Amino acid sequence: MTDLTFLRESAEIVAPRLLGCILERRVDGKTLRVKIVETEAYDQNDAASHSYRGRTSRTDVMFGPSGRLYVYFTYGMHYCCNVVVGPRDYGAAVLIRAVEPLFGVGSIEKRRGKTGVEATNGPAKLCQALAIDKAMNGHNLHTGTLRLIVQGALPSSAITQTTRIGISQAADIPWRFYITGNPFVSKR
DNA sequence: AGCGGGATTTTCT
DNA sequence: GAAAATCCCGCTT
Repeated sequence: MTDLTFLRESAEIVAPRLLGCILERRVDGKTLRVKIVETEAYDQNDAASHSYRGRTSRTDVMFGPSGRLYVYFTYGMHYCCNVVVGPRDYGAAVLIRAVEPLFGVGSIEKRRGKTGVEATNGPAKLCQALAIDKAMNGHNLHTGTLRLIVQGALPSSAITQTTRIGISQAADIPWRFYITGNPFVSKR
């Protein structure tokens, strides 16, 4: 069991810290492994966050213990996934916006029907690539078919920090982080 | 390469 | 009833 206690820190601290970490997924008898290359922080005091309007059936997982997966459905057809962070009863999470496939690339591209960066360079794309849907909401990332494997923190010189994508509220807060120059980042 | 529109349904006002 | 932490396709430069 890997040590995920750092996930109790605030979202804006954890978001850059998750860059370079590994997600390992077991599905259809195969093991997939990807590297996180782009993240965004969401906090309950942040108007762009689903948790801003309080604890609801949808946001319940965000207010639970850190180290769980928060999966939401949007635009009538897409799933996006977050790592729940912060203390229990505090609604915060880090959106995984893009990943770089390391192992099981063929399986990932087949599930997506796309190849290369198009397979995983977006939050809904990577969920489809890793077969993540509502059934995975609340999943404990320490164990089971989807695990978070911590890697050493990247130097800040390797990370670009900028504003988040696709939001209208609090659009000026620079809580998007990505690995500078990585081709799987969703937008430059 | 960049823009515009359509898809499609959950969630909250 | 409107908006939504998006993606894909087709059309224009």
